[in-house]
Amino acid sequence: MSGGASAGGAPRRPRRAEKKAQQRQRIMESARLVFFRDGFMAANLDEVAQRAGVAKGTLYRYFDNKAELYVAILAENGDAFEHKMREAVKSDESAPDQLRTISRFYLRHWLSNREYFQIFWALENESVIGELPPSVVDQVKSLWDACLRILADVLEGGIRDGSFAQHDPWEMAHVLWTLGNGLIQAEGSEITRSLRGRDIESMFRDSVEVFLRGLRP
Amino acid sequence: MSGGASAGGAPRRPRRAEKKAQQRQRIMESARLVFFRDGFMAANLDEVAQRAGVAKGTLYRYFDNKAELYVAILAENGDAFEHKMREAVKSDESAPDQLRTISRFYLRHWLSNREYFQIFWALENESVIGELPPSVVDQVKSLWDACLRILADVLEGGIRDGSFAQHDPWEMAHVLWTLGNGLIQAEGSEITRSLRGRDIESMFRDSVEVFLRGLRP
Amino acid sequence: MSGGASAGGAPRRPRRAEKKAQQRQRIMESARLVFFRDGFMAANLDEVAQRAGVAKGTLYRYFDNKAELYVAILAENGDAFEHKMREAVKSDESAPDQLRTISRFYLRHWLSNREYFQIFWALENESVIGELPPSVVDQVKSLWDACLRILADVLEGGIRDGSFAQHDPWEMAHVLWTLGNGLIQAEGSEITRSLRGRDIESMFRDSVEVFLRGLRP
Amino acid sequence: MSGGASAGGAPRRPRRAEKKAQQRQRIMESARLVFFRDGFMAANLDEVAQRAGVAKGTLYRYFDNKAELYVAILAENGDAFEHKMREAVKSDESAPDQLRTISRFYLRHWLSNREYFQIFWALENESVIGELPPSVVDQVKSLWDACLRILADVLEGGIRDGSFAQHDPWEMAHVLWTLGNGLIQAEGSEITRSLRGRDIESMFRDSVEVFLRGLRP
DNA sequence: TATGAATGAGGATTCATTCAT
DNA sequence: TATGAATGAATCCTCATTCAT
Repeated sequence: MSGGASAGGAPRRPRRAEKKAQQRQRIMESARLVFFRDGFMAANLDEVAQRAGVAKGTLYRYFDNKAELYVAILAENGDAFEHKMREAVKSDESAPDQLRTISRFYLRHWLSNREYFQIFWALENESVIGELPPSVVDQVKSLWDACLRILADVLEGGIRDGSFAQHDPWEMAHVLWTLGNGLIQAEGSEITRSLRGRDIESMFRDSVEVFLRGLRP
Repeated sequence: MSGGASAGGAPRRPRRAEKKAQQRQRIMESARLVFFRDGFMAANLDEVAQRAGVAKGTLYRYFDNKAELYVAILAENGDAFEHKMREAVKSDESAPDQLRTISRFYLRHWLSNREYFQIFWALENESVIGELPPSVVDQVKSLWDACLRILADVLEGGIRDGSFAQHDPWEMAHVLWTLGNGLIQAEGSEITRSLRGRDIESMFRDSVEVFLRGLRP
Repeated sequence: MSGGASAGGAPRRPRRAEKKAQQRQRIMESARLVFFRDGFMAANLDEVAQRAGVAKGTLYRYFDNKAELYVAILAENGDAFEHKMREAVKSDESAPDQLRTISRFYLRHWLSNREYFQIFWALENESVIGELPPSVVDQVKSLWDACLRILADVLEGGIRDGSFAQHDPWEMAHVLWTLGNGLIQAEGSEITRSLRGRDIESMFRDSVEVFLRGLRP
Repeated sequence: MSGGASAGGAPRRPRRAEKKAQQRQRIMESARLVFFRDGFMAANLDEVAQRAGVAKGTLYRYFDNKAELYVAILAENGDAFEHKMREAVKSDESAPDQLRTISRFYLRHWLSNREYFQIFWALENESVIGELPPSVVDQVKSLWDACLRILADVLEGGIRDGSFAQHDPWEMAHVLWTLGNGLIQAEGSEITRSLRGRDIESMFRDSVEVFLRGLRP
């Protein structure tokens, strides 16, 4: 029995560790749904457990407390996002085209991972959602910083090679970031979406173009 | 009854109704502080009552429930704001200058009434703060719409008189509005403020100028 | 109506404050029963509330948390006890008689307030019952100290007037105190009571007499 | 069975049973630490398992449940103690000296095995620590009884040979036992230790001497 | 036999809302 | 009309115990 037999075939059953990772993933998926639908404060861990098909206590085998679970979600989304965003910058493009590429990536990424973007609002809404645990804040802060740095680098390059007029790259990075985030944030709410009545893709494109024109030397 | 009618020209003591209005105002002020500091969910009516110097039960004489109190605050702030914003638009200015004026007004108003501005984020954050009662939503929606209409009107005027290139005014109004709100929203959070490290006034000015350049024909 | 009528008669109904004090007392009585029967850790506030005939939340109008409720019980008992113990010392008696009087008081007081004496064990059992909140510790500590001081004063007086041999009064106070507490503590447990098989009153008397003989010059 | 009988004189590798006993011992040592530090109720089997370096489930191979584990510890400590205490009594000494010897043994034993002594308080504290399982109670009860019997025998001998006045030996055994336990119990708590401010060794000696004087005919 | 993931009852605490006075 | 005591559902978290592997 032991040793032979299964040689060559697919591993029969997931190992203990794999199973545990899957379980963790199941919990995070339920949690993401609930947290992003109800907000951190109003989210109910009972529902998270139920949706994940585990007992309440099981949550605590994977996450120390509500906040840690929230952090884990933010972190996972954030890491993936930062990584892809960095890849989206192709160094052989002109600075304006790099910004266009980034904005397209940003929008596309958002379209396929809508909930993920809550991460960027969590920071700004500290006063709305109430006190956030420090670990959450640190988590999001570093992602936020990383993304801005990418933008600022592109802008600085564009200023150096004459694509853009003299501006403070870090400041302009914030402006761009604020605009992009804001547009998407509004899209996430049924209410503002209906008020706006335009499709997000063209709005995104148009506003970037206006902004790029405004940056020209 | 007691104390004998409104004899002669003696200054009438504050009427019952006036006193009631004052009380209501006191409650709203406490509530604004608490709601905007802690968020709708985390806000504690005990503290609101205590700060207003009334009993908890008294709150319910003036407002049906927590949500209605929140609505009342949003409504009050919103009405005042919309009114002032409309006044800020002087018809004898050029369209770009009108936008500059509005943006200055907007910033100035925010600087002296910081908390009031939570109103504009309430809508976009519905998914973060959890289910908001419909009355709240309606309230904010109409304010939001009114402000956008002001901007759109100015933009439309600018397009007609050749100050701006051909753009969808309503769309551009949203872009401007999103940008302004976003910048201020980020300023409201210690976290993003520290990440940004620029002062809000120059950022506001610079970004409006870039945007106006981008709109030129 | 106002002013007249009820003059001379008993006050019709307990005032608000009185009622509140009664309620507080009701809660403390239930709590005492439950705490002293089950111990701090195992005591269940649900049962406390139920026995007091109030809702769970009501407990928290009167006491900040479980520990504070426990403190309140200890404190109440302790204050009454210290006061009475101090009164039991009659200055016109000889030192040995004063000690006899105190010991009689101590025993008598215990016979009619059995549960109260948990207070003296709470301190020594910190390692058995687990971490106690600091407020509890302070509370009990000061009572403990006060009682010992009474004993030490009597002992010191006896040493000065030649009733007792030269001993460290504070040390001997501790010995007496330890003995008395220990005897009663053992009486409180069905298990040790049955092992002992003697009646507490004579044991108390006998051991005090042995001790007094031992202290003679 | 496997590995071929007990061939020749080769040192036998530790048997299965020995290994099991070692494991059991490891668990009990961790448990002692945790139980005596945190109390029965607050003790956490997770920590016990971790400190013992075994899985939580393994605890249940060796002990039916939390209470049984506690009993095992008490029993082990108790047996060892009773045995040594009995040995401490040398029959060629006078009764007072025997008591002095026992008290010295008792104190010395405590100084080197502090935690072990929790066993003597477990009984008296039943009302503080909550309901103890019957098995625990029986365990401690028999030890308690055995120790008292040793003391009572010595006292009875002293009365017979005229060293002590006529007293009920069983009663006086309880008094001595109570005093000794009480002094040590108080020493075990940082709180009472600081209140007392005397060193345990001299207190122990002094109080035994006072007591012995008091017992003289 | 050992493991450790999973369980789920249980417990402390909060707070919007009600209602007798 | 105002008060504030009372309510109790709701929620986070703990931990002894079980059991599939």
